[in-house]
Amino acid sequence: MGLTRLRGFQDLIGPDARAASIVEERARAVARRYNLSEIRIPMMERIQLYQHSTGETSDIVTKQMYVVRRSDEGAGTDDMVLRPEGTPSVVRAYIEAGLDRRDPYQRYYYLGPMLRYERPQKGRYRQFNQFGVEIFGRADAASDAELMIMIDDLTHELGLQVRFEINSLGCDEPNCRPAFRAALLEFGRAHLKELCEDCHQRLERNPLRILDCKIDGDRIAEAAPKSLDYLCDECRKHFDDVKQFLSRRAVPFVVKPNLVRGLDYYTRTAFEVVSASVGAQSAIAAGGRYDGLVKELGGAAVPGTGFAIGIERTALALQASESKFDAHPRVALVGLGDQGNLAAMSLAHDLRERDLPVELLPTDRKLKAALTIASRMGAAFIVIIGENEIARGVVQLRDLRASTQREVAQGEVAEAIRKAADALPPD
RNA sequence: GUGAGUGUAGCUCAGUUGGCAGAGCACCGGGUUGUGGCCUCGGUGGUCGAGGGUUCAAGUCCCUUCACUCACCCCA
Repeated sequence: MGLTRLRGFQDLIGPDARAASIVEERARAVARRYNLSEIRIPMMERIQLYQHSTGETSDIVTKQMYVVRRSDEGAGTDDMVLRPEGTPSVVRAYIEAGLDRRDPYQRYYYLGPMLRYERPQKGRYRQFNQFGVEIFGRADAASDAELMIMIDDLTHELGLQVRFEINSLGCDEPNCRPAFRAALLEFGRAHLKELCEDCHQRLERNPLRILDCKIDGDRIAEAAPKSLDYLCDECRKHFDDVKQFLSRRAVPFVVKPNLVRGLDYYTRTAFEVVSASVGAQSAIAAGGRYDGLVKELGGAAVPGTGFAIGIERTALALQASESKFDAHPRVALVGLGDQGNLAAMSLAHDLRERDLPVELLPTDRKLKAALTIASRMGAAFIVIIGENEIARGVVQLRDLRASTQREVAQGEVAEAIRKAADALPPD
């Protein structure tokens, strides 16, 4: 085939699409229970938004952005970017609406596609969907913990086994994060020979990155200073409180001193949610606190905290699990002959008005073919209507699983299906 | 950006020292005039990823290239 999909982009079909939409539906339902309001943000933003928030030295900004340029323009500062993540847009929209000064306490969720240019692998795609939550105007540990408890609720509902990895990066005022940064810089300079090329470049601008050094990241991270050792009293209390909230709700977490996150804006709490069943890209969700971000982007000094869930990764975990999310029993409907077809179309409409999922089967083939299709698509019932039935005002209602069949008056079909469906064993 | 693996029917794959491109599943139809699954008989379906080379002869050997998958990295 000449016209194929772009590398790293995917078509979700059948069970794959279903798994993704189950995750999305459940996430929205949980968001409703947490009284979050939806925010819909643009697909494109100015490139500077990400440079100022995600970070000039982050992988996302340095090599993963899809930069869009109108065909009659040259390169320039007006370049636009297909959004690689949601948080910068939400913060920008929040400031642009004046909410940071007018009504700073806000709670949002968003859902939609993000684009990053990366080498594809299991659970990593160039276009993927994120469900994200951002809370503004809350500096307390409870708001951080509530986010994680929300994710815990969602993963429980989906029947997934996950583990939370948490850390605290400290704050900028008074100075536990800067002190940690300085210590890392000093450590990096002392061990320059053991660091890779990239780290040499990054060390001065963002020392946090040496913890992910390519040469021997684990060993370096082990020997390097830990952010937890530099926390000020308030940050330590904050982190202890977060842990206490999680423990009280029995959220399974472990403290990971090496967890730093790849984005620049995080302060204090940082976390990832890890699943064992989605391959090497095991983080299905991640987030943390970003108390300096609103101000950094030109708004008031408002604290914030949030997370994003990867829809496709979570869907992978869902499909690897035993969880079942079958829809209610579906109904197939087939008419025989011209009069039967006319009657079937009307009857299908009646049933659909009563909220039954109905599929009208092809009428240009034999009844046998209709039965085959009905059982293959997993329909619980098939309704057959032909000349004989029309003459007597009835239909044939066949239970495809039990292989039983009976005549039902045309006006009572919906009722009969509902009753029979209730009697079915759950899937 | 780096590394490894895989490309043959819609899917999963077999294909011997180079010698007529196959199987299972799926799909369509008959056996059954208006009744599915099981059985049975038949049928549709191929640029062997692409291009070049060696050879009487290439799915098979050589070169080039593309795609996919997984992993590193990074992240959701």
